[in-house]
Amino acid sequence: MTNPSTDNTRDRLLIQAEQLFAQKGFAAVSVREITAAADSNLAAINYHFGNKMNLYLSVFKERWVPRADGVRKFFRKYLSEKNDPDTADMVRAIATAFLVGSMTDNERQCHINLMLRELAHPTEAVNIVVEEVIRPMHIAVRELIRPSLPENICLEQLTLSIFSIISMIVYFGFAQPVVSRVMNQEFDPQFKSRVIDHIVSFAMNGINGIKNRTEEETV
Amino acid sequence: MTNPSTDNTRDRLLIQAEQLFAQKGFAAVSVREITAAADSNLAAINYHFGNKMNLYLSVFKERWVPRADGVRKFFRKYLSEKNDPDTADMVRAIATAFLVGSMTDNERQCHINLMLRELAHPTEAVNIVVEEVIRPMHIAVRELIRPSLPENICLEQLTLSIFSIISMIVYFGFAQPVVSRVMNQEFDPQFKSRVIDHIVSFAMNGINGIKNRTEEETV
DNA sequence: GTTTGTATTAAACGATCGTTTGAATGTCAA
DNA sequence: TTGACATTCAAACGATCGTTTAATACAAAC
Repeated sequence: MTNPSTDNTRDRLLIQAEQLFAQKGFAAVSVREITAAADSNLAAINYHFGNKMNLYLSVFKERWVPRADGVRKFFRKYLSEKNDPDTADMVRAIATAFLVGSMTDNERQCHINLMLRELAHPTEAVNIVVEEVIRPMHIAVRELIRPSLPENICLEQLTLSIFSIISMIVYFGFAQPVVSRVMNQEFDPQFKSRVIDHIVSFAMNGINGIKNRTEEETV
Repeated sequence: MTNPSTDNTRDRLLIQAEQLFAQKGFAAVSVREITAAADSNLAAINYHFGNKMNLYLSVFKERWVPRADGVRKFFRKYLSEKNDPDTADMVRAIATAFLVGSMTDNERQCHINLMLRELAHPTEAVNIVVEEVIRPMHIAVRELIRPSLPENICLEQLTLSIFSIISMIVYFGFAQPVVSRVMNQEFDPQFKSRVIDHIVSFAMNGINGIKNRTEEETV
């Protein structure tokens, strides 16, 4: 049996593999490096996962997707605590769920790096990323925001706005070292909170700007 | 002599290395793959660049930075053709320079991938990326936009806004396949033009939103 | 024609890669 | 205690890695 909750070696391999793959990329990490970090034998990966690529895919299936689910749960819980949440509440919920709640800084770095690496050089795992997380999230957010906008709102404009919001959140999560370096400002909790305020404000003004744009204008 | 304009092998190596490093990352590309793509001998990299890592750094120095300079030149030319350009003109200039002008789609993909790989897993090249391109560009854009804003504008808010604009532009350049896939929309020139319109509109509303925020509010 | 220096080539180097093997463990039911 | 099964282990496999070497090709200078 390979019950993940009891099989320590398998779990340790997944955990260490995720860290290393996220930091260095698939090719730059050796089986020996992973098994050493997981305090296991060299042959452990081939025994538990068949081969290195299958371990990589398992990282997405068993670590990446569940963490994305964690972000979604945090988002829903955050929203459920508001009475009649408006669009600003939703944007803040997304940004907070991703940049503060449900993940440590290290986990967030892992999560984003794995995703961006897949987008830059897709493997089989990109289908998991897009179909199991990105697309469902887009649809969910879009349908949450839509009721608060005019009925004849341009769907394309709305979807592009959601992409823009995501882009800001991902960028500020991903490029923290560069932001810190350019702004000469530590990424401490106070600053992070101001960044979230900025994202919410910036995005809200952006979304409000499309309120008056309708389908027929964009043809 | 190693005059780049006459030494064909050296140039071919740089060109092919950039493509491959951008696509797969440093570790995933072998010197045999690069030299084969450049129609040169296996030992050519070590002869012209010393070793593989030095070739990687040379790609940034001799290909990446010059292309970033090309974007800046396009940006300045675009602005110089406007009389008394406003902030919207500037945002459109940046977005157009990066997403349309001065680069082919392939070159843009290369450019962004190399940069994001460095941010995700920095090597010596990250200093080139940040100090020679990102920081100067931030300062230049900030000082161009500032005159059109209130004098007591919060500098942090303005810088965060610039990061947000950059994040949108980079994201739409980087994640084109995902955007296409999720929106079921080809990334043809018409759509690209609508994306730029969206970025300009979204960003302008975002920037205007900070106009009334001043230094003392953020303490 | 000879010399000098640059550029290219084929071949080989030791090191490390992912994977396989077969024996040695540990575990639990019969 | 025995047998069956899951897991771990050390050792080795062939393949590929980045790099080095020494011989060669080729041009311009004398």
